[in-house]
Amino acid sequence: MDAPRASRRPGPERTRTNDPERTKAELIEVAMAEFAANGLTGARVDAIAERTRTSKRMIYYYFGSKEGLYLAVLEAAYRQVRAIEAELDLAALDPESALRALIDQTFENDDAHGDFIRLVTIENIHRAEHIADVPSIRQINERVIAILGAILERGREAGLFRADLDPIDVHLMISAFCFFRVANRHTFGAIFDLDLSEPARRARHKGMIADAVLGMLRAR
Amino acid sequence: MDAPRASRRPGPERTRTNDPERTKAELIEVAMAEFAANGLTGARVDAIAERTRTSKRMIYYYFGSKEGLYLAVLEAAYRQVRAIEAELDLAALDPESALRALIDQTFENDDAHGDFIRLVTIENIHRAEHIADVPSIRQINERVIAILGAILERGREAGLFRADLDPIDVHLMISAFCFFRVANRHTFGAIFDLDLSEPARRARHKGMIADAVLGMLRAR
Amino acid sequence: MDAPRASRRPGPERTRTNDPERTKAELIEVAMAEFAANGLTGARVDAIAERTRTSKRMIYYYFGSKEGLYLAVLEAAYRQVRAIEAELDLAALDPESALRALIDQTFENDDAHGDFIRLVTIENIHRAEHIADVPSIRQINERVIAILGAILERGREAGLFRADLDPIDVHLMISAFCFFRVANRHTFGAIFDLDLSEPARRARHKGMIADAVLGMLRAR
Amino acid sequence: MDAPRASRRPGPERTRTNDPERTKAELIEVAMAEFAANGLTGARVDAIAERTRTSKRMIYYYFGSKEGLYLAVLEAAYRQVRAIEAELDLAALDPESALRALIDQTFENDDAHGDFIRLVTIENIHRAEHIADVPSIRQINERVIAILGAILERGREAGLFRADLDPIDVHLMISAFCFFRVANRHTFGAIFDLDLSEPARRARHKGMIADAVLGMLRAR
DNA sequence: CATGAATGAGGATTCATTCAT
DNA sequence: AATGAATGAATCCTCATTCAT
Repeated sequence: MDAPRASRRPGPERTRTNDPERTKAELIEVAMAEFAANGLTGARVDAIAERTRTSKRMIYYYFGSKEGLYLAVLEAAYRQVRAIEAELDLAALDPESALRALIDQTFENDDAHGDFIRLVTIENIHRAEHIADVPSIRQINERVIAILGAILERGREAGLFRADLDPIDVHLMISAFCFFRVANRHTFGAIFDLDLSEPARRARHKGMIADAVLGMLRAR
Repeated sequence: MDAPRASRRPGPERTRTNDPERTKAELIEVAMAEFAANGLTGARVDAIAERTRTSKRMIYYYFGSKEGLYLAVLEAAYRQVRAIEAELDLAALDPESALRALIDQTFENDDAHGDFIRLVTIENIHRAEHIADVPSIRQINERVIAILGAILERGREAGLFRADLDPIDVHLMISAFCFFRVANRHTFGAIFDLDLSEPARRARHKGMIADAVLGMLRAR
Repeated sequence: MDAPRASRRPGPERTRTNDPERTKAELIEVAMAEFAANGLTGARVDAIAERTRTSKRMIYYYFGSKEGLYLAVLEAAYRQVRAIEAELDLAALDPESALRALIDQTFENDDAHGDFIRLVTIENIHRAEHIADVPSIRQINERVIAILGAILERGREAGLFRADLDPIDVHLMISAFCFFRVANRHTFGAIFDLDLSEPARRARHKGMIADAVLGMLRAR
Repeated sequence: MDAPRASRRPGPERTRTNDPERTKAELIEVAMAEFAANGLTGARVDAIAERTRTSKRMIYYYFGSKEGLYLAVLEAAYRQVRAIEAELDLAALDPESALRALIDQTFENDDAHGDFIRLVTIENIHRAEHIADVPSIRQINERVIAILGAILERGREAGLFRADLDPIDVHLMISAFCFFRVANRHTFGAIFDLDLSEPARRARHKGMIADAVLGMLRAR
């Protein structure tokens, strides 16, 4: 719904910025919340514009279409996650500790970025049709695989880990748990009448996934 | 689309059935595919009606609204999953074998019911707002927890498993992996350029989740 | 611009017809005027709907799009022209009189159907992209060529007409004059400060085209 | 399109010219193609700017509005046609040859200036509302009428031509044929499944219009 | 039980144009 | 002389839903 012409609704003032980067950033930020909340189809261009200092028109000026904006949001979301993930020196740790640290980080990262998790979920509803257009996404994930591969290699050399596991498969297991906890918390919570974000349970879960992965790696 | 434009579309004949149950069942079947494919917001009432022997009007006649139809679809989807999961006598097996059998079944079940997985994903996008209205869902899950709880209890008594794990948490881990494999196969596949349903990988994954859960249960 | 919600603008009452043919016919009639007046791009869907007993929504219900409506208009326009052109018994006349009668009819037809002339002009601006989808158009024109061909044949046998002219080319000449007089009356009138529809000039023109065509046919 | 989205499009460099005449000329050239291709309503200011070394802003800077640019285009188009038509010494020829030469020139001129023909067509769609503002147009046409009038006069004095025909009407006939051939080639071609620009047919047509006009003038 | 016709309210997108420098 | 940023007002179109029989 568009604003009634005369009244000024509460929200950001509508002052001309003449600062394209700022305008774009603001649109992306607001759009990320809207897309994460309602999906690509459910998101409303009007709703996004309304919460912005700019107008709906600027979405088309800068992003060409609702889908273009969604793409920009997807990329921005990945960039944010990557920014946090950046620093972590695992080479100094023994393989088990390094793996625990990596799992810990994935767990915390997914837990902290609910919007990102929702966007990935939405992408899966759309069969990952858009993610191919966001090249940075592959980079960050390749980095994770490289790090994880190095840890597994060191562990294997030390006779601690099995040799027959692909780092991508191990990453799948870690991701699955950390992601599901956040992505499915609504249905899981409703079905079992519990809150997955409750601190005690959260702490237990963090231990579980580490134990499971290490348990799996030690097997055989 | 909506109109009487296309003269005669190939597809189901539009003949009067006079069999309400059959009409409803057909609507639910078609709607399940549409909702699973496009989400609750993305699904089109017109698209559903078009692929049916009946008209759009019948959706409102039988289900009252798009949301009513979605609810019926959710319930039907759960009923289908439950139908298959039904028989499985785990009491005769030792705890480890029983657990492996249960995991195996979850894995196969999720793998076989992509539409159901997608519907659950969609429910999470909508914060599980509708799942509460489908009582049968709790029942089936409570049953799984009861079965899993019994296995864990037996394993603990036999000194095989740790005692400090809630069956719901163990179920979470199993579900997470089996669900994620299917639900996130598009983004995961796109990012790592692989096909998660490829038989060799699929077999490996089934072994991994069993190893991981058992590894975790043995820990400490 | 859409109607202000509360006030009732003068125009057709908005009563539910439940008579699809009537509704469609009314839309086509109003749309023909709008398209002829403003072209395909210049025509406004809102403007069409406003002058109708129905709403804009029905345009999409029955014709799918603005372009679909335009197509229907094109077909209807041709049908109207054909309806009038129908009866004319030229076989009874000698070749010269028959040709004069045919020219007379084309002249009067084009003169009487300004909207049709404009629609054809518009089609040419759009490179006849839509006319291919209106099969009836070819039929009517083939009929004209058949009639004209028969006259030329009779004239040739009687030693009155040249033998080296294609009926399509003769038709082109007749059409060109009769069409141009109407289609270009605005620029021609503005440039030479005259009114091409003025009765005396109109009568002169009708004679001229007949004289010219017959003069051409007698040549050599 | 409107936006700074596409990084670097192939096409004219966007370098500051500091040569207003050149900038204006380039805008007019590109605009002529766009208006001729899509009509006044169908032409897009953005599309014009995009194909130019300058920006959209310059259109408003130099021409004030889309319509102002269109006017400039109309005038430029007429100037181009006039430039070619200029030299032709008909006084030295006998009346028939002179008339044939004049017809030949009109035929070739219209054939060579498709964009101009389309602009005139477009003007007629807009009821010649703008052509009045282009004074040079009347001049050029008055000159044609003067030349044609002189030929007819000479022919009449020589007892070759009828005396009862207004040069404007004769001009109408010549124009009608030469113009229609080009302006309506799309619909005519589509309806009769032929190409009006095909050389053999083209040559025939040129002969036909001369024969027809001379035939008409000899009549009585 | 069934249905073809009809629709209000919104939804994405586009257009020519102006502002501020 | 020139421009990048910004925009109000349309404009085409879609969606879930109801009416009348």
